[in-house]
Amino acid sequence: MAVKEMYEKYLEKISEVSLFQGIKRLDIEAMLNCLKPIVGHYKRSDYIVNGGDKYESIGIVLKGSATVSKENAAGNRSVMTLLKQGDIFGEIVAFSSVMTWPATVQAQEACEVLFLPRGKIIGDCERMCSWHRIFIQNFLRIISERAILLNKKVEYLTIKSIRAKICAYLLDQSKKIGSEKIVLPLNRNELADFLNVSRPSMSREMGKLRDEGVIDFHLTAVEILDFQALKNNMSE
Amino acid sequence: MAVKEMYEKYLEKISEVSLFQGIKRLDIEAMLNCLKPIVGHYKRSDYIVNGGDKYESIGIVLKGSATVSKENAAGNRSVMTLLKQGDIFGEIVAFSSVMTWPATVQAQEACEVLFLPRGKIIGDCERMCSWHRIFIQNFLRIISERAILLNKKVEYLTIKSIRAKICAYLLDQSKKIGSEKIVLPLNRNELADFLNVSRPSMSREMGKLRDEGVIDFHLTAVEILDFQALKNNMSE
DNA sequence: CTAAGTCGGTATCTGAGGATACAGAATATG
DNA sequence: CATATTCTGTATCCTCAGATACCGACTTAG
Repeated sequence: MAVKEMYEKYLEKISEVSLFQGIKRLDIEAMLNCLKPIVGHYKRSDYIVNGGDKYESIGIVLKGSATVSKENAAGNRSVMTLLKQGDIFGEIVAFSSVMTWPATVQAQEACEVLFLPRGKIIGDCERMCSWHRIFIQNFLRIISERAILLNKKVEYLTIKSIRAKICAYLLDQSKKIGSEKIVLPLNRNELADFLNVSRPSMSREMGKLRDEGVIDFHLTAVEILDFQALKNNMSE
Repeated sequence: MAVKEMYEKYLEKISEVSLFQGIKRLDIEAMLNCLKPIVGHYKRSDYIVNGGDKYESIGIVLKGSATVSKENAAGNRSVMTLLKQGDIFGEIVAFSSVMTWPATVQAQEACEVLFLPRGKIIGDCERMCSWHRIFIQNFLRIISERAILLNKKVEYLTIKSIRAKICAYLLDQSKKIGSEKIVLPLNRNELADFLNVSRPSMSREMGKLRDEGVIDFHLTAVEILDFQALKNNMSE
């Protein structure tokens, strides 16, 4: 079967993408037949999509890595996310009325990218194939989680003082893993970036918290010594 | 028909909700039959849902208005959104793995709220009824647009200087309506809040921009005099 | 082993912006 | 029309956090 051959070599990778989670291999073949995706190959530094280009499909990184960047009206570009194998991009505008790519995606290493036409995702086929329901459910889950993440980010960014940001972040992390001993998933630079503050200022504040006996830390290992103090500091 | 009678008085309002956009009145009746929503009535100040409660349904405000608020670990609450008639809440967690309400919703005036069970939205019915496709499409659109909005908010919040925030905001507004004369949709307090800065500081900066001849303004009426200068200021 | 690069902690200096206060303009209320 | 209230612009003061620089600890490559 032509289709099978066409996508055969991608099947392995595709089946690992979260969008296809819970769908049987055989069904995925049927889906590809129905969705008619396109596979693109890119060299390092190639532009995969350009901000402002016509938007037609969501993208899935099958191999390699890429950066998502956006430039403001003044013309300086800033990297928003790093895409790795299995990551999806363009999914939040797929069902909006936005008709152009809101950001630029550029290959960081050689990439293979699968494009699914936006219109095909809901499915034209009258008989809503069984896999289609799972697929849509996955899609909704992914986009929801993205929104939740964004919400969280807005929360952190809205906090005024560096001290309060750190306290909020540490509390969240600690709650997430259920322990007062945390291993930060980010290094100082990345964390400072995430909280939108400068690294030295953050280090200074962390030092103060340590001096006050609220936390202790060495590199990415952080221990919360005084939960109450952390909570008190969150609000200021 | 029992169902028809049950929902009859809400039908008018429900059909105006964006989630049901493009679905015929008759189909909506069928949907309600299938979705089995619950209608709740609340007095002013009643809690509609409490943060931390078990999450089971998305909510739609049929009548009245309500506030969405969240409290941080320290215990102070901050209002995140104001819900009006036709607004939806809880939609971003509906398809995530989150099992509890992430925020508290409280009636600001007497409210009627429709709750749609999260599980019913994708639809169990094998024969994916025609309206169901449109419904899911609407749902995806709504959640996408929410994510886009959040993205935009993150962009503004990430900008460091007040001046750059103002410039970015004014440029966006101007682009949106396609004119250099803008009537701000927010008063000074609200705008300062939105940009996460203090009102006097914002006014000070706007004053400077006026002194420099970049903009002119009187209350909510703003005119951009020098687009180039605005763009230059965005990046700093 | 040396050299170069990265990462984290710390000190100094400076300025952007927050808090507060107040007055005049605009709007609402009787 | 008079009064009250909300909204906006502006000045003063002062703190928090950014920029920069430097050092020591590790890591990697040659």
